[in-house]
Amino acid sequence: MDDEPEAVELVEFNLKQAGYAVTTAADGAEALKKARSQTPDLIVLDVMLPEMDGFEICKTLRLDAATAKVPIIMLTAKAAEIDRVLGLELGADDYLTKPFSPRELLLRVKKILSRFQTEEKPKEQLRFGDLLIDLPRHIVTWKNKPIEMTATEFKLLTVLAQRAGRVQSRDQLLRDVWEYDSLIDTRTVDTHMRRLREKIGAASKHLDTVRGVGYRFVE
Amino acid sequence: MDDEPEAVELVEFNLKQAGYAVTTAADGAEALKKARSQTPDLIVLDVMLPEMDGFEICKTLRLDAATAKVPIIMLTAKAAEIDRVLGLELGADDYLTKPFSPRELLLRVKKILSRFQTEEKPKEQLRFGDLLIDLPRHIVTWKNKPIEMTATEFKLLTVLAQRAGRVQSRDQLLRDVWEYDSLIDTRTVDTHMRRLREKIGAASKHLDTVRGVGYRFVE
DNA sequence: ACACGGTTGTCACCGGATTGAAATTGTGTG
DNA sequence: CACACAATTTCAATCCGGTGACAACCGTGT
Repeated sequence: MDDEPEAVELVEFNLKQAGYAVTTAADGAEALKKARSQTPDLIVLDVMLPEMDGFEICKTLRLDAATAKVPIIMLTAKAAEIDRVLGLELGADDYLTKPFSPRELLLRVKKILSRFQTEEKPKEQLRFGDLLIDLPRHIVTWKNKPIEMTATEFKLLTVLAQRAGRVQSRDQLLRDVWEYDSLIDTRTVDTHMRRLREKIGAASKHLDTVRGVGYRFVE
Repeated sequence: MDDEPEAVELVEFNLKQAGYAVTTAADGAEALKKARSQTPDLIVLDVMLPEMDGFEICKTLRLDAATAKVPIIMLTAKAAEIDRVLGLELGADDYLTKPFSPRELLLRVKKILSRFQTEEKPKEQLRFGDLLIDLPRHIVTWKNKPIEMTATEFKLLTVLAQRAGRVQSRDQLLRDVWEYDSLIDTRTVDTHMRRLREKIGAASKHLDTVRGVGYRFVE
């Protein structure tokens, strides 16, 4: 998606050479249409485009649920635009200032894709010593023996374990375990922590209380 | 981190000359250990190393959360290795083929660092010599040994450390540590400083009193 | 529809940790 | 030396998390 045909071809050739499937678009409208229908793994977007400029397209892509999470690399002519490009308003994932080498673009593409492949994919199993949390099966075992627990307790344990090491405030837990609303008393978290600790027995050594702050899962 | 002592020295000398703080390692194991404990801004890594080769080290660095995001420049003898070096499997950020000029290395270092510095994010860890403050984990360590402290003391230390070098008046501290109101006596800050100093022991050399003004964290 | 067992959110209470401030002692500075 | 300010000590008030009890709620099977 670029305004200079040769540049587009160059980029396309190099990415295909590297084994990626590439689709191109001649203008903003076409780009938006294709992005929405194909939901690509990554979008390379030039700021300078006929009709609709790259900033507009980026914003539009971010607003549409179908494309909101697709990483975007922006091609810009001016270094001064970098802040805006990476900022909250546009939220591109990376940028390149023109002129750039095809190798450089490839590097960025690889980096972004690997980041999203590793980070976006939530692990199916979490293991900490003898404690195993199986997300899809919704099962927790300690020394290979299953531990019965309620849905809320499972979610609480999971959220804590997924952020292992990081302290989670009661408010954060309410938001992430109970979802949004949080018209729930923050002390309720304590009660659930107690029940959770009771049930997982020895494994509760993983559940730290950080006084005045919140709770933390330690490995 | 290189296998030929003179080459290491040459690289070290040139980078230091350019104003960078440099740590070297004689072999892979040492490199991994230092990288993990110091989390440098950049790693220059030779492919040819005794014991563990540079590829292995690179992979290991990428797998450890503490070092996964540190940019790596690989030094390689063969141009044919470039693809592998920059590919997904290893994910180095740049490379140099030997022999290379010090000026060339400096150029790469500058380029990589400037690229990563623009992606400025609020620091999660503050390190001052042997003192490490880990914000998300809510943990303070001195020479890798954890220091117990209360939530208020942690906040006080954090605020001072984040404004390292600048004097903070008692009123400022009351505002930033205790939040808004501050119907609290300014003398109370003294008490908390005393408790903080007591707990962090030798690290209290970082906490200066500026008579008639306030307190200051010195590096 | 109804009763049942399990789950969930609140609450009140307790003991210990934390905290703020007053009183006292120490220290640097003009 | 006297003064102002900081360090230290001490202590009571408060805060905070763990706990047990309980009522509301929910899904299920009858």
